[in-house]
Amino acid sequence: MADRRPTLADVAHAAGVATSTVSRAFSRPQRVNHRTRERVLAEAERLGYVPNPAAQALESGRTRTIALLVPDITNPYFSGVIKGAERGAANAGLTLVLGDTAESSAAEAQLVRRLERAVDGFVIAASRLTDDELRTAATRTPITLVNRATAGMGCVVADYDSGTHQIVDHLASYGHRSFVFVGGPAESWSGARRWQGLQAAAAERGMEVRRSGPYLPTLSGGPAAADAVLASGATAVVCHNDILAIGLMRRLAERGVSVPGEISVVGFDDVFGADFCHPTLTTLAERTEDAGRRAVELLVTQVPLRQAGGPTRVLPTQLVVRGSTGPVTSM
Amino acid sequence: MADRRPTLADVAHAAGVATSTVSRAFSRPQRVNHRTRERVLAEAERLGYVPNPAAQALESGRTRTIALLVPDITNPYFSGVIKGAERGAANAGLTLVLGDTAESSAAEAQLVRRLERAVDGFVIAASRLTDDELRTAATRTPITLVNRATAGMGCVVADYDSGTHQIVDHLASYGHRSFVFVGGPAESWSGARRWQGLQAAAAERGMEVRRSGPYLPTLSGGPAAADAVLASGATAVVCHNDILAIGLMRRLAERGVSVPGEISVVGFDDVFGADFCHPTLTTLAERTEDAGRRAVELLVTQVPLRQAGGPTRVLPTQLVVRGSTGPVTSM
DNA sequence: CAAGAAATGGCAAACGCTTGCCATGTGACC
DNA sequence: GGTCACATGGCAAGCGTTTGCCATTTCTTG
Repeated sequence: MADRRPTLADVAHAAGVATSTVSRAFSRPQRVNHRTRERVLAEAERLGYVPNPAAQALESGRTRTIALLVPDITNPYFSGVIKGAERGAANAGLTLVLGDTAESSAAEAQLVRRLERAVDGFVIAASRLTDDELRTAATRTPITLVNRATAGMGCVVADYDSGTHQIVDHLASYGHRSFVFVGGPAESWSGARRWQGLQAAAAERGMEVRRSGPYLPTLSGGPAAADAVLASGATAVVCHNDILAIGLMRRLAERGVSVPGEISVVGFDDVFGADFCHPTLTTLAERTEDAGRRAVELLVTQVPLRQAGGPTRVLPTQLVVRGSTGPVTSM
Repeated sequence: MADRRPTLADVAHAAGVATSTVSRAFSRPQRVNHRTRERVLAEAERLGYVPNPAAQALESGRTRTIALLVPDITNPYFSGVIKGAERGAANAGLTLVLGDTAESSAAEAQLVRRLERAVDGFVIAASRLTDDELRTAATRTPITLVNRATAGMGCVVADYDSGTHQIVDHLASYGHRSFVFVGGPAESWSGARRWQGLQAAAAERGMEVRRSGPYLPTLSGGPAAADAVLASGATAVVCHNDILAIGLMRRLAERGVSVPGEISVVGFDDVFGADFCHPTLTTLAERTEDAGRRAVELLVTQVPLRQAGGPTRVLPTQLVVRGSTGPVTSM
């Protein structure tokens, strides 16, 4: 068997040419005679030659690898981003390294340091780093961001302006005149954007909106949020994300409050589960898979050019109306 | 700023030693004088030296990277495996490359080929390859398997023997005398193990069990399965996995069949969502995160030794009883 | 105090590939 | 026929490490 893997030199020897010719046969097709190239490729195929990525990376400085950093791999919101990034990387012939930053900015910074020599660029989702930290890191290795806009860097964000309008319009159509925003973590960039959008949309509609929280963006954050909402007498709530919304609905059910009969509930993300919780959840869907893919594409365009900064891509959002919202009951 | 990254030679120069000494200061601490080592490390720190992984890999043949291959990144069952593997890799100071095989054996084989030069080993979850293909691949690069046992290779599997007994005991305790197994894909190794276990446990209990399917292991597989179950007149069903179970319950609800009133439903996996679907789902939980972590640990022990084969680790499972199961109603 | 062992550090050769530069061969053009 | 440009392929110098081997120094030991 292959006691030793064939190298460039083996192929060169077999084809009767120099290693440089073999190398160029692969990387610069037009730099070598058509017939020579054929021969080299045939030999390479016959020997089962596969280039050694480490050696390629050493000389060229390119690893053909990019890293994706997410705060929590198991959060279904990021599953889509991961899948999209994986797809995008595969399409571009790149290998994807996955890093979990455990929702910690320290872990995130450490991971960036540890990987920056090993990868050609980063896609960072929901980064916890400051704008300055990000920009500093970006001077060493290209970075694009998902769900976080930082001037001068490539970013892919969801269109919350439009999305929050959709939510507000939907609630208004059911006769709601006010609602409560159940907030997530204070540091969350997307949380801030959502709240801004909701305020603006509500203002346009002349609706009243209050904010509650912050709460944990998890199922366990639900009970506290639910109780606060009940105390407020709201007819509708918009939650920081679906998980929180589901936790909240569960608590409301325990307390005998009907959804959407007495309170309408809207979430964000359209995560796995939003269509089979009870009641099914009206939520603003983001194309997370697209976001991951686009972020990789954006990164790829940056890498060769080493251009400073990058454009921001805004991805559409869609309101998915399900069972958790309904008309106001004037009791 | 750092117009050029510091190399071993820079550190060696600054510390007044040879590059070999710097290298050893890092990799073979006892091979170098304590005081010299201190000095070297201090200089390295001061210069912000980070070793170039490509160069390390080139000479040593070790990339300090492992790959995790899963059939579908977005499947919540694998989220736990991914997280565990990521944790395990981080603990071992390894970088984790993630690959999605798109539930295709061809894609899986291709990914293995593409990555085998770039990683020190593979963890493959729910592999679609044949035993022979796996063993062949394992001769070139160490491999451990999750949820798939293949003789001569390191494997981490869930204890379905015990788990299926728990399920059957639970159903029996509610008075069920028979149940239907709603099967998933025919090629699924874990599906086969589950079915075997259920049959054995049912036989011990003197319970009758039939098999239905195969069905798609997705929400959309649920309706067909539900209708078949209804036609069978079963009082209890055990589904190939939670997603299928949830899809099935949804269909039952549409058809006005009460769960667990008329039919009890049990799933496998305890995926995200099993505790907030309606009714909440009784299911056999696997420690998927542990599985991922253990698989990496197993791989790590194999890598340096290059030992052929490896042990099989069996992880416990726990029945999580929720709302979808209940006593038989003798109508 | 001599002789051998251990500790320590340096030299230089890989590792497998890319790439700048040069040599040769070929055809085009005047 | 001579000059030039261009196409093609080879040479060899790295890229930043690791590591086998040797030289030197220091420590033991009898």
